[in-house]
Amino acid sequence: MIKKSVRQPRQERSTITKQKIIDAGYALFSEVGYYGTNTAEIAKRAGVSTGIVYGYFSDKRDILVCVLEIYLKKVVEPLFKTFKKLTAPIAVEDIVPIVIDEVIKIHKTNSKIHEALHSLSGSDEAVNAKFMALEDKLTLEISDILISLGISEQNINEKVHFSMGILQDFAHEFIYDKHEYINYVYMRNMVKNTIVNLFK
Amino acid sequence: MIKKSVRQPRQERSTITKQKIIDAGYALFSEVGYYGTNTAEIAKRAGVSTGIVYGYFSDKRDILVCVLEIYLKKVVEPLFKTFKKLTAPIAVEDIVPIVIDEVIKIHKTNSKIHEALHSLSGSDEAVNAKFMALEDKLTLEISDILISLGISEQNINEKVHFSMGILQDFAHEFIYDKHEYINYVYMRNMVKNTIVNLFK
Amino acid sequence: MIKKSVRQPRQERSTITKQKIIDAGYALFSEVGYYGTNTAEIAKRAGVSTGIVYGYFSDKRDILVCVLEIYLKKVVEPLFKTFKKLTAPIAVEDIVPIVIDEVIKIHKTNSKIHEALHSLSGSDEAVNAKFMALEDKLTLEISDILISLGISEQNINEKVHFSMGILQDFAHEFIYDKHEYINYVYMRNMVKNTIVNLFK
Amino acid sequence: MIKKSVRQPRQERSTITKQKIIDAGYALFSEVGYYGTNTAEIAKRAGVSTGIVYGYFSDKRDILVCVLEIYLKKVVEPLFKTFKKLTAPIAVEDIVPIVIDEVIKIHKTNSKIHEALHSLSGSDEAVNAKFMALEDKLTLEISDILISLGISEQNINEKVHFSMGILQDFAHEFIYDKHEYINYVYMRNMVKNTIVNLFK
DNA sequence: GATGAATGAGGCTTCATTCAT
DNA sequence: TATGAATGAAGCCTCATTCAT
Repeated sequence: MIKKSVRQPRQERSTITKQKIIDAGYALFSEVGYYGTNTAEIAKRAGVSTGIVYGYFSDKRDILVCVLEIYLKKVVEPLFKTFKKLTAPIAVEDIVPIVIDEVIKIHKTNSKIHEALHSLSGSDEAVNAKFMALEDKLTLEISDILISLGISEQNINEKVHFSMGILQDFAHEFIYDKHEYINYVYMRNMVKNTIVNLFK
Repeated sequence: MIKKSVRQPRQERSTITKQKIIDAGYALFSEVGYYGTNTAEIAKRAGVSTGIVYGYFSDKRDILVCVLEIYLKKVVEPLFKTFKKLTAPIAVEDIVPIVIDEVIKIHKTNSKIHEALHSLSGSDEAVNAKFMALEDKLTLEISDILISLGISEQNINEKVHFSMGILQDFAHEFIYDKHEYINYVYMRNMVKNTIVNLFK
Repeated sequence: MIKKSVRQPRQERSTITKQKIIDAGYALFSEVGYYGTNTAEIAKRAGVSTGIVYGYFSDKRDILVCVLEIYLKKVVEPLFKTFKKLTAPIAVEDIVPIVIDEVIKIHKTNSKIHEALHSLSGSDEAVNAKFMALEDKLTLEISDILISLGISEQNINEKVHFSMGILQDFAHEFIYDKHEYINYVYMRNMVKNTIVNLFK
Repeated sequence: MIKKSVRQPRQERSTITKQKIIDAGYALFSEVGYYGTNTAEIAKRAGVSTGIVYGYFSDKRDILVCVLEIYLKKVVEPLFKTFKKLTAPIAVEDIVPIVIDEVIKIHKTNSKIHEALHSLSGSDEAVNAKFMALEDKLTLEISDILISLGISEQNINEKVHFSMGILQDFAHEFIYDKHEYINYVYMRNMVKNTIVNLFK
């Protein structure tokens, strides 16, 4: 049998179509998850035929991987931008609130797709690897930036990693405002102080 | 339309059969996730026929819900037991390490099923509600216990909730030992100190 | 993912259903060939649902293989029966006409399925192997029988194999009566004499 | 409905393009059969776009028919050339070996495409008709040649036809050398003697 | 003429669920 | 209760063919 090759966009139209499919996948995976989405629906939402989807992607999972990559960029880039704007000397007290806001903002825009994609980590090795790589990249590069800004490099990886976990948890909870018995303003302060203390 | 009613096990044998199905579901959902498991396989693993599964459960999702309940019990009970053993006056420095170990232990036994079930929170409202209820129960009851043990009740919910998030994150990372650049012993200490400081 | 296992018929009904599917496949492959048949059509012709087809066969090709095996039996058995009836001493002149008739009879009943199956030899290794095995079996076993009946064993394999080729060709042509310029009665005689001469 | 007319190549370039497509079809049908080949792959192999294929051919089957015609020429022409070289008086003993070699040579170059095309005879009437016509042409014209060379015309068609069958079978077996228990040198001699005897 | 993107019907297969026994 | 055969809707993907450029 003949192996099929995925189209490498040559025409302008190609690029647009591929993007439309990715966008549709992004939207649908966000809304109803990977298993709640079928390829016909993706095509329909993208305004294309079912067949052409397989002109650009080898299979449904391939769409997922593309969506994942888009998502990862949406997370990584604004965060790094925030850090790269900083100049020495820095005051941790001032930076942490900025980062908290940034993380919340990122979560606000992407929480649904994050859940949809992250939930596949357990069953899809490639997805898992990409999430791992994201964590690694964030931890190590932010650590580097902080060191270059004069923060002590003592166990910096652990501190950054730990902080990231806290921030993510908080952002998630904050935007869903899940528990009525939680005062999120107070909690935000708790998060801030905890992180600030780590880097003192 | 006549609604089919799901069997209420009255006999001993019935209860055993139902339990076997739940166990099989538990095992398979852990191993390959909800979408990677089909009902025929559950029946086979349970050593029963496919048909009888629908004698005990209204549908596949119903098995999921039962598995979820089992899981929740497995998480809640040992944790409460740990806390209920405590007697006033307590020294936070002594208790936190115990709780850390307990949470790690729970995670070790249940991490796969946790992932499998939790990943459905985004797409299944009932699952999501149960996870929420778990968090609520844990937060509020542990807060009560701590208050009864003499811990200041000032923002206790936030403190407990925040601590739980940290503990979960850490336990997850710890058992997977995911990142080579992380010194988990150091991190464990960081977790401990952070939590201890909250309650001082 | 869980691997699917093909049903091993346990109930009476099972065996019947499986047979119905094989029969339907046999009929359809005969009529419109393997590629002209789809699984839905097989199921319909068998009077069963599409799904159950995959309860008995791993895929469409698996049906083909079963049909092939049935076909091979239909060819081999009557031919061997014919030879096994013979008792020494034999007169080649008397036997060849009998065999010619037998081969024609077999062809008459099976020519369409033979074409359908044989045409896949070129693209399906398993099918090819089975046809090869058929040829081998026929050649070697018939040779043995003939030797036991007193025929000289000098180059018996080549003689039998060559004769079989001639017989097949002739039977095929004879039943289709393809060419008006051919006198098939005369040709039949030519075939007979040719074979008789080989074994003299 | 307006019927689309297939391009009639008038320009040199057109002819070349059409030929490239036929060649690609020829190659692919040989390698993976008609059903294992798709038009996109034919176009790719031919170095043209998928669309233009339908400028030269009405559909995929049309390519097949063209390939078939090429094939038939490749078979017929060298065989006739061989016969046309002969001059009276001829000695059958001398000619048969030459023809055997010629048929083997033709088979060697074309066996794969032969299988691929011939396997469609059963399901495609036009293909079947062309193969029939080939047989007719070969039988009748070779018969004529032989008569003109002084061979007795008694049942000449049957003799030629029968011989052709034998030759084809043998050539096929010979080039694949399929059965280890067959001495192909001996068999070749058997084929030769059988045919020679027919014409004596 | 030529390109290659796009179409969409149709094929194969899975699986939650029901039914006859 | 229990069995496991049966159902059929629905999902993924292919590919001959058409169309916009």
